[in-house]
Amino acid sequence: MSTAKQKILVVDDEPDIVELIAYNLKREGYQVHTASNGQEAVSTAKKIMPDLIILDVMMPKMDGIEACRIMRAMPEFKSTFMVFLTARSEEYSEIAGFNVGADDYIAKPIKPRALLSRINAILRRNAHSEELPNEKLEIADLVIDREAFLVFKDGEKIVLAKKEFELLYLLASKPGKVYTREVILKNIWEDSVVVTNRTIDVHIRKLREKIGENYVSTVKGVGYKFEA
Amino acid sequence: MSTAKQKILVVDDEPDIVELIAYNLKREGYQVHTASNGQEAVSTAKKIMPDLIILDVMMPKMDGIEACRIMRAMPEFKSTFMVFLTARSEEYSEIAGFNVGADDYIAKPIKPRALLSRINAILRRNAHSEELPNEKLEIADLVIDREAFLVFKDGEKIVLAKKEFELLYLLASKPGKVYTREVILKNIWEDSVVVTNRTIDVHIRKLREKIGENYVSTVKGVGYKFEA
DNA sequence: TTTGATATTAACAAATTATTAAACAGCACA
DNA sequence: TGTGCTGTTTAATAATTTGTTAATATCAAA
Repeated sequence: MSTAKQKILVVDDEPDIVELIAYNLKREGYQVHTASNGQEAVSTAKKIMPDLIILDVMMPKMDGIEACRIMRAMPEFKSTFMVFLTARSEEYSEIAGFNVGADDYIAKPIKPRALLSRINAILRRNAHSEELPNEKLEIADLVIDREAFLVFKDGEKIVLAKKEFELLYLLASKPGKVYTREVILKNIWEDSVVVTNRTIDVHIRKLREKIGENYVSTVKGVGYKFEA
Repeated sequence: MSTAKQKILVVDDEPDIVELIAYNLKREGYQVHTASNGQEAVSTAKKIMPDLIILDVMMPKMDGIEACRIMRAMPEFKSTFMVFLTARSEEYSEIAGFNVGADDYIAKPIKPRALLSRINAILRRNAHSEELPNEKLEIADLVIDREAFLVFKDGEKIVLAKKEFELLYLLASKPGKVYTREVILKNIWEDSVVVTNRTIDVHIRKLREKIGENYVSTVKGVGYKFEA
């Protein structure tokens, strides 16, 4: 197992609960981050890339279910664990019905012992895969290594800027699929940031400049796609 | 996210509210249609078959509840989502008491963020096909891949322009069914855009030019249909 | 044959993306 | 605290594709 502390993002609008959970998780040796609503959760998660996210269901601005859905739709959170915090009154089945890709549910009121054993179990399950060779995306003659933030084109290293990388990673995560500008914006930019549509073009151009012209193709009026 | 725009019909007699909602939904990537009373709502809905209908409760001619009842009674709207717009003064429970088959309620005054998160949640619940292995339409010797925005004719790739593709996709989504010009316009063009009838002919022609003459047939005086 | 359609074509208009250069922001480092 | 990077965004313009119109030809049914 890697010695790096595993990161957990705790999201709840009640500071007391956040603190309670954070305290216990830290004592257990995890690196804990917090957010107080769904929006914040999404933007923080993008930054720190936690191994696990604990989401309260009911929150202002954006509830946990919505936040979960949004993140699940982003390729980089494909394998991030997400756990819901539910008040007793909210039936599990009801939540589960949203079918949003949660990995577990934890009932309030929080019982620290139970919480820890649950979290430990989930992350241990995961710990094995940490040992596995670094998840790389190999496609056409490119190797896209998210962990190292590098791209190799038949063995030759290509250094991309962050946005360029994210763009490539997104498109390449489902080759052939056309990504609209809207979707691209939602995935790569913070919700709050508003940028011109032209901004995407420019990044596409720089990306093409670096990796070559034969990977990203334009579908006029629709968007861009990865296509070898 | 599936690239097929989901269709939403917004029904309210106050143009300002319709505009506010339509603006926000469009920005979010939905295809928006409007109507200003229940009667109009029912007839428009039949034409465009929206994925979701937002109905104001209080309207002239036919109120939202009545419209909802009527549509729910029609088999083709069995699984269409319907959401009511209610003024604060109207108690939810009161509305709910009508038990008419609504999926949600949204309170006025409209708060764009809340509205969007609600609508997104409802529609995404439905569209978990996103994760599924790319939904293709296979018909006759054509494969119509909406995600890649491509058509294959016995293995050979055919690139269509956006409108051509939409046209083919619409017709092929229900082979044999005749689509009137009116319905085609409502489905493929924005509500606001008005184009000549001849415009459709031209697109049909270009489509036939690219995929061949044996797929789209004309029903004179009525419209077009897909027929192998 | 007349009439009310649709088909066809080419010219034109509109919309979208590409390209370039320059402004701007953040950061590491002297 | 400035200075020079790197990376990001904007803005302006060019290039290209796509969409629309209009005019004419053709067709099919009454």
